[in-house]
Amino acid sequence: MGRNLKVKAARAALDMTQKDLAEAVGVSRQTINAIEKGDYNPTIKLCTAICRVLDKTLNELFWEDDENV
Amino acid sequence: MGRNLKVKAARAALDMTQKDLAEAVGVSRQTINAIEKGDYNPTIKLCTAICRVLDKTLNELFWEDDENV
DNA sequence: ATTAAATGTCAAGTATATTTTACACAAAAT
DNA sequence: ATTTTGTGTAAAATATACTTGACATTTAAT
Repeated sequence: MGRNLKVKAARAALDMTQKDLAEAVGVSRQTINAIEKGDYNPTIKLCTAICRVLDKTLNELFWEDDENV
Repeated sequence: MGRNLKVKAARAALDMTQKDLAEAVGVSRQTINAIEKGDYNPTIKLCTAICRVLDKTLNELFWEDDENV
């Protein structure tokens, strides 16, 4: 898994810090950092919460057309 | 969380059993059953794997426009 | 040059996703 | 009638998402 630049970009577009996003979705700042860093696997509930805050959809932030295969 | 009828329908459209889908994505049948039953919260990796097998996207199977708010 | 804010990372703990084994029930097949 | 296949569900164990607290580094501000 590579870094999730889409989340980072969407967050930046709203001028939110990792801490801001973390508080908005109710997780720790480290969790947001880990998601953007990309080396892990959040739950769909958290992904959906992030999407709602950042005004994006799951496909926009968490779908990759070319994952492998 | 309500039941996920979208996964159930997409699976039925391909004439796959819960067991078939479970094996295709590499989890237990109970996990698929629990997802369709809806009372829980899979990881995005598993959701993505299910989407790939069922030839759907995250938005199609796991996004709900009207969750709450 | 210093301070503060934002980010990256780590280790130990807690919460929960997922497995395994097992059993009950419904529907379809024989 | 009875066997088989698909589904719903539960309890105990394991894997892993997520937290907490802490520290280092970067970036922007003063």
